[in-house]
Amino acid sequence: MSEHDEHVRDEHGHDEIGRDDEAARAWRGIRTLVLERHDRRRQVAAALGVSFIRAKALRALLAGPMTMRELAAALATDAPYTTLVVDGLERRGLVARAPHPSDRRSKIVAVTPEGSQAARRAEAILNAPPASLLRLSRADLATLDRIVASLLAAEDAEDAGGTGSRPAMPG
Amino acid sequence: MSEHDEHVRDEHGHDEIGRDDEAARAWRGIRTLVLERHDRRRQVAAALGVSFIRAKALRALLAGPMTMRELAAALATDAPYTTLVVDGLERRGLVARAPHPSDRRSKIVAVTPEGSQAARRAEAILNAPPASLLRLSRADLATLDRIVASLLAAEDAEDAGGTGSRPAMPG
DNA sequence: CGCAACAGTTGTAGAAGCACAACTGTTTGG
DNA sequence: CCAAACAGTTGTGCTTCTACAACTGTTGCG
Repeated sequence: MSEHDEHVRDEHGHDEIGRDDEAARAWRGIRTLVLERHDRRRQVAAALGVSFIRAKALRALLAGPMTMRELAAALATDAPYTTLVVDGLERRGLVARAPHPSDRRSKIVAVTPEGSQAARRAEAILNAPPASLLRLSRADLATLDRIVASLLAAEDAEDAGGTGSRPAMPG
Repeated sequence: MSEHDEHVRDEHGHDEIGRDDEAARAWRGIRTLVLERHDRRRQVAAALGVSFIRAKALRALLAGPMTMRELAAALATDAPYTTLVVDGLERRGLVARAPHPSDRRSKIVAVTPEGSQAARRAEAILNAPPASLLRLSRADLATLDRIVASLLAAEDAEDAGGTGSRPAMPG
């Protein structure tokens, strides 16, 4: 927001030249990498033969069966649309609905063996690191890994007192 | 793809334990940060009052006026849809179409002052680094900045012999 | 000139995503 | 027991995104 924070805006006496610039540039670069250079949503949808949100649902279910409501939360959508999503997956034999053992209102959605395979294929496509990342020096790769992990950890700690539920899956 | 590359798969005698794992974890983390933790597409669309692709068009035009065809390429869409996108932006007074000085087939699309402001607002939202990034140590931030820049540079070098045109704007 | 290629527009169509109301069946708590 | 709350479904409607065909006007080239 500030216009000219080029120099020594600092309460601890350290030199803070360009700190915000560095952060902004790094963040912009990271966004470019993910959104511009390696956006694989179409690839995933094409590979699985389902819409991207269905692939996302499939991946969410890879961690284990869940109720429709939980799935809706995982997909950040509402219950009616979740029904449609699961309908499509069920029609293709990738998931199956089963009655909840102790609550007959609920249904448990679980991946079928084919669904599991499809989900893993999606994961493989999405999580395959770009070639540029694999070509990084050992030291840089380790450092990057450490820093990214620390960022995620810091954000997990941020919402202290929260419910503690934080999905670890990128969409 | 390989199942058990946990140990010493290496042609130079160095220890390569978990190198691929590290890369995969780092990449997954990066994707989580961008797509899961800090997906601001809705914010941008809401802030500007236009659909996200129109915000993207606006930002593309911030670099300078261009023809419809060039804009279509920048948005990775086709000409007819680009017409619709620009129609919407023009109706809101955010861009203006002008005749091409030397080719009467073409039209030059340029942001209006309001459009420029809106585009900058979008950039501000999208490029604002997450708090966790700003809280990184000075050394880590500098390192991250350097590594990210090197990744982008490596990818630019990857397509050697290409046209040299590589958009630097994340969508 | 005359024709192919081009830029942009219009029209059409469909998939995808998303939200809201209304409904059924089930559970829970007073 | 009974009303409220809940899980899931159905139906409806809208926006967005995308693709393709067809058309107008313009340009470039042989």
